[in-house]
Amino acid sequence: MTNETVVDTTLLQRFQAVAEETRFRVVRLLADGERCVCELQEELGAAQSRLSFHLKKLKDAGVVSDRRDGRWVYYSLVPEALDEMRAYLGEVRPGSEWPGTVRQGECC
Amino acid sequence: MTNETVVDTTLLQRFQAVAEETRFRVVRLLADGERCVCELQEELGAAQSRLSFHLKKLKDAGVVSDRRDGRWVYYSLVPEALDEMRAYLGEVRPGSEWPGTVRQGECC
DNA sequence: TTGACATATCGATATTCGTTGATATGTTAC
DNA sequence: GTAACATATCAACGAATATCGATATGTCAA
Repeated sequence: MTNETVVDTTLLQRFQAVAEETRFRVVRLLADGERCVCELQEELGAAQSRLSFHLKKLKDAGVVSDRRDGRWVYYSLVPEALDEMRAYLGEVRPGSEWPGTVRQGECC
Repeated sequence: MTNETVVDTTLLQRFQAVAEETRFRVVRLLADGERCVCELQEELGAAQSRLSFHLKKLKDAGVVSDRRDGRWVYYSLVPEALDEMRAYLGEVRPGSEWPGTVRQGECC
């Protein structure tokens, strides 16, 4: 209908999930392997309900997955999700320079 | 001072810059090569002041750079910034599985 | 089955972020 | 120099998001 480009909302949601400090740090920590919530709590110094809120955002975006083991819930990264994000940032690269196509003069 | 992990605020800022729909689409468009603001305006169907606001965010985060040519300002991606982001998402990967290290029982 | 613990959810509030319209700045053509 | 154009900035408002404290849910051990 409109002139506007279509957006991959799932991918955008993943970027939104990672682009917040607490969640950014969670992702970094999970890069070393899965952690239970209580471990993350300690390592981040974050209140329980706050961390739970952020883990939900990451999970909803498909960036992390969880598994319960008894009382504990362990979170880990979803490699495919991170691959997709890297692919997006990668498409976005060289060959992109248009070295000969710089238009002098007319534009709009 | 605290227990909290230190964060690369520059890198976080880059993720924040990309994690918004308008800016996400700008990055996608610039992947094909530089564009002047008026071209982006058309392609996105975005108001001038709005686009200018978002381009500033991207520029402050180091994700894009601009050059003026007469009346027009051309924006393009900064490959190194995208590389850094991909590196962050890449560190975050296999080997991360800890296949033998799943602790049954004790956690916290 | 009760109490302690780990985690999730919820409502209220606080904070951050994006949008809009108006105006300012800089550039070119007449 | 003045008008027209491209872009940037700003203040006011609204919308989206995060935080906090309280409470609910689920699991284990005694």
